[in-house]
Amino acid sequence: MANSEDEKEEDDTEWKYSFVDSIPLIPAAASDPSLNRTSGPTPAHRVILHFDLDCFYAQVEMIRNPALREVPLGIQQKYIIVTCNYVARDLGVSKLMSVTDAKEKCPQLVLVKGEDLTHYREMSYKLTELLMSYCPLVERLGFDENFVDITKMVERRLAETPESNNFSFKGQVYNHTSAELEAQDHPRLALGSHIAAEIREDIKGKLGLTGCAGIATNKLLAKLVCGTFKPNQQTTLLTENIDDIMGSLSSLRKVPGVGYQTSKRLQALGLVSVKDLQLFPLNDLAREFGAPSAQRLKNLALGVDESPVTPTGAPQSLSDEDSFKKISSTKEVLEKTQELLSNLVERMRNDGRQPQTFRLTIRKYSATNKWFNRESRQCPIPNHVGQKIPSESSEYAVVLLLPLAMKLFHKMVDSSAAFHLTLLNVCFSNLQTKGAAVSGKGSITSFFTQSTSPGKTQPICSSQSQDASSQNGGSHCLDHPVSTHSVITQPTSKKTVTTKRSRSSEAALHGTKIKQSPIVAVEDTQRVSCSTAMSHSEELDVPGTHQLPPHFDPEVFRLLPVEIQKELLSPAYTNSHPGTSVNSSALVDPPCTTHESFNDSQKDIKEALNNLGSSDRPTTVNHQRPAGTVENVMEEGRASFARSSDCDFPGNVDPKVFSELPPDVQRELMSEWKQKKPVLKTPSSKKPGRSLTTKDRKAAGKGSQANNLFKYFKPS
DNA sequence: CCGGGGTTGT
DNA sequence: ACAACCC
Repeated sequence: MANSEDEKEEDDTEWKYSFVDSIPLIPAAASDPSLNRTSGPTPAHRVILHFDLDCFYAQVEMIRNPALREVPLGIQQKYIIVTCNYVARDLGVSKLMSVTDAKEKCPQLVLVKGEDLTHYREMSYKLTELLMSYCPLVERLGFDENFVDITKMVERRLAETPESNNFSFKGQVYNHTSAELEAQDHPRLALGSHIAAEIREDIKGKLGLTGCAGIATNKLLAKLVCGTFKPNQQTTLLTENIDDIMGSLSSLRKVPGVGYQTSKRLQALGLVSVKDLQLFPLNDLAREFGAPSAQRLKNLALGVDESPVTPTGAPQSLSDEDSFKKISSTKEVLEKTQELLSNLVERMRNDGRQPQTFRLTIRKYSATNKWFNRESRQCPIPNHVGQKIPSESSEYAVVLLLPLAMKLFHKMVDSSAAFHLTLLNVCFSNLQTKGAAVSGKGSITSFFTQSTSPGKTQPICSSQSQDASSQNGGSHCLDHPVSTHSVITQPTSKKTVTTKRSRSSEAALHGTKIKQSPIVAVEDTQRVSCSTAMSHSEELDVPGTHQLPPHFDPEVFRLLPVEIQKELLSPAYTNSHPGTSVNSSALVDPPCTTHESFNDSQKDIKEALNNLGSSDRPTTVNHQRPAGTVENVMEEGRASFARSSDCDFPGNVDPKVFSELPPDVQRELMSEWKQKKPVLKTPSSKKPGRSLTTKDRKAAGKGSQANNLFKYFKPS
């Protein structure tokens, strides 16, 4: 009953999808571009560019190693050739080919592992940045495609241009062999083709990359026409040829936006070609897909796409994953998760923002339907954990996140029974920019701001440019690229901090992954009794588990990295408390070695272990309140102060454990919790301000995110 | 078909 | 939390 009539919801926003159906009936009729609704909020005639790099990963590898240019090169991820250079293509190799098939076709094929996306990601953002130097309206699609809305640029050039121009097209024009005459009739697209050519040259000159461009009046068309002349060329689509290009598609599946599922559903309706869909009654379509989707699908078939080029900005999430034949023990899960987390936390630290949400995704083996059985669980990241991620002690954040991950894991897998995983993924989302919008200087120097209180913000680079994309300012739409990007330097290379574990990219490249952080292999001890196992452990002077605090599950303990084990066995834990100060003077994050970072927050280790233990072995923990529940995961560390007033601590903290902590640690914890208290939302409370919808995000936030974006543009 | 990513919509 | 889409 709520609304049988959609459409109404929240309007009063300027552009409306609901108008797309009233766009000029048939593309063919649009030969007069000026007949577009004049009063509409969207420009009558947009000029949209779509850039698509040639065999992107292969190009990056060929830049890194020019010798690869002359050989057939395939980029391998696991058992798949995800892309290959054109030498290889001439020899019969294609995308999505299995390695065995490819080697069969082309025995000389040279393979480079491409599972580590670091270099591709960096190059990808350099490209986006270069495009943004022309115009802020850049939308990424994957790592190697970008849309750019150059309407304003075109209009300005048109106005500046001395009227009698010898218009011509650069590059190809779809379905035209000689483009001379059309240019006068399509001055905007013609100018667009020149701009596209300039940009492609710039891309080649500055980044060494070749690619294709499509020039058209909307994103759909620009993308489609982009691929018509393949390597390193560009194509313009004139409005009178929209029908042609749509009709040329071999199936509905080729229409961007029509995926596997949708094409199957359409097929069930008897629709296989684009023309079928164009002619299919909208009402019938709406019965299957609902009115909005039906209209969208029909428009796509007609080549109509009013969706705006939405500036992408900094990513909404960062994730790291690995797939494998089989993981079937908790220990392997722990190790793999830690490896993934190490990488992800490192990337997160470079980003500078602070994730509020953590998600673990798994894929369980399944003979039938091997693909697409992923499950995920997510939870908020406790504030004190999240704060460590962008800080010097990010390494340590891994340790704190690990128990969280394991909790989520146990929500999906009953580890007391056999299991078989083929994929693990860790993901940070809900990324929050911590405002270093502080006082005087808004410049990069604010990056060096110290955080002076425990719960405080991490430094961030802020610059000024706010609106950038808004209507009128125009100053951001440059006819010629400003090379600001070449001036931008990577802020993260700031101060001292020698990175402990350099992320060896070449190692990853050659497939020899470095174990990031030592999870000790206490391997063969797994099923052996504890004392036996520990007794022959040389460097670890590990006593029997009987010396562990009672809250720790010995089995869990054995799975932990050696550093953590050591910490747990240090006097501060095993003895009564020497009263060491934890982070005591709360001044700044002390520059610390890895080991010191472990030292400085033993409380967290304790908590972490407690959590881990509670999920793995409920019987060994003495939580007053049940600790393994969903709610508990969700509320971790920021949660429900069980009752009112001062003497409470979060429900997930075992009072007993707390009482064992050194007094000053207790004090610090209490003050930390108190600080968080006002910020808390009770689990059941309605948030006063609802969480941001994606539309909200588009409307707002982009400006500040743009500031953040440049972190992805590393100096070469 | 399934690699290592991303986004949006329900 | 998942499903769909994109690369």
